[in-house]
Amino acid sequence: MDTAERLITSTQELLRERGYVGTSPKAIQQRAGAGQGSMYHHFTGKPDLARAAISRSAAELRALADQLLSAEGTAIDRVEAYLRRERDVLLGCPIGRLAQDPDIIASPELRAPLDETFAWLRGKLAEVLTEGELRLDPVTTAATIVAVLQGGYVLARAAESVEPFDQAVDGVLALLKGAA
Amino acid sequence: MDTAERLITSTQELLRERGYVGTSPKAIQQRAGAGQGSMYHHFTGKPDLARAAISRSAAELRALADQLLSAEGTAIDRVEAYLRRERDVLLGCPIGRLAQDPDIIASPELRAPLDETFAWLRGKLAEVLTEGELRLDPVTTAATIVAVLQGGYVLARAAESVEPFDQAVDGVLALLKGAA
DNA sequence: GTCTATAAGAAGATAGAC
DNA sequence: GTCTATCTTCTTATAGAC
Repeated sequence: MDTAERLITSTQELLRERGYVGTSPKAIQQRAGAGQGSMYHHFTGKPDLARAAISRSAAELRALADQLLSAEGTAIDRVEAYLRRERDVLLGCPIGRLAQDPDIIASPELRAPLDETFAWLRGKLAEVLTEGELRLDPVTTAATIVAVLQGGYVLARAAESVEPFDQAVDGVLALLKGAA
Repeated sequence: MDTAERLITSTQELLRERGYVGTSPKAIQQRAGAGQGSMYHHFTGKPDLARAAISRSAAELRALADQLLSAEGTAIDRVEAYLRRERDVLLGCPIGRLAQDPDIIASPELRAPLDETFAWLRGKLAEVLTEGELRLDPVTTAATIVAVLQGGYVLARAAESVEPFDQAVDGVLALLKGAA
């Protein structure tokens, strides 16, 4: 892996662990094993590097979701597979956690990948639900499902335990199966 | 309002707007119209002031929720009143947004109010659901409801629009009413 | 109680040598 | 491409006068 690549993956990790405001260029350089000159040669500055890292994380999240939601099985099966997929719950969502960052939200360039990722995910889930022919509005139900995941991360971090995340997922799945 | 009080409310505002990592003592002093000496006279430092501000915000959130969830009406009515209460959605939840802050989660003192608030809220909702005698597990359903709110905030901020929050709330209410 | 002075260290770069 | 030096501003206080 070359230096630019190591800088991007280090930034992805740090953004997830500490957010944008909490991540310094110095910390990125140290984790990537790169010097200052190196970082400023490949990227114009912290926002530029963050943009690359966030786009990368967004693409990864999308690929994973697409794989599970486009698989074989009933609509509910696929939604359940997505909700129950393995995650580092206590670390938080690499994309969702950035929505709390004031500097991310203030920058159209940095916020765009978040907006696009969640819009795509809600659309994809709405599609799956429509195929399932459930007696539910696909658009609002899709928003609910994504919100349960994002809120589950929040509750888990507050409790320093995966339990509330798992409970929230169990709860929404019971509701969905009841409506099926 | 005296100086200590103004320091606390200014810190509450800044924690909600910029999080703990993104809030400096200087910014707090300026918003409160207090000097450095004044702040360090009333509080030992930033963590001490944050503790006071977070406890205050937690108590306020609890009082508001308790009022709506303990009101007259069916279980679903009360849950709906709580979900649809007026909120500054785009600002985020004063408590939930702190769950993403690495320094908050790393400090048992600062994380405790978050943990206690969400534990209390889930318990209160589970109580309401139990009274409603719905065919749903009260504990997991309560976790789902709180998660929808917290996730709704995340989606709204990512989209810079209240729409996904409202959709997530509509979706979970439709599911709850379907199960009633 | 509040004010001003001082300070060590981090943040976020830029400049120029190699 | 990478390294070291330099720079300004911010952070998070402490010290002591008023």
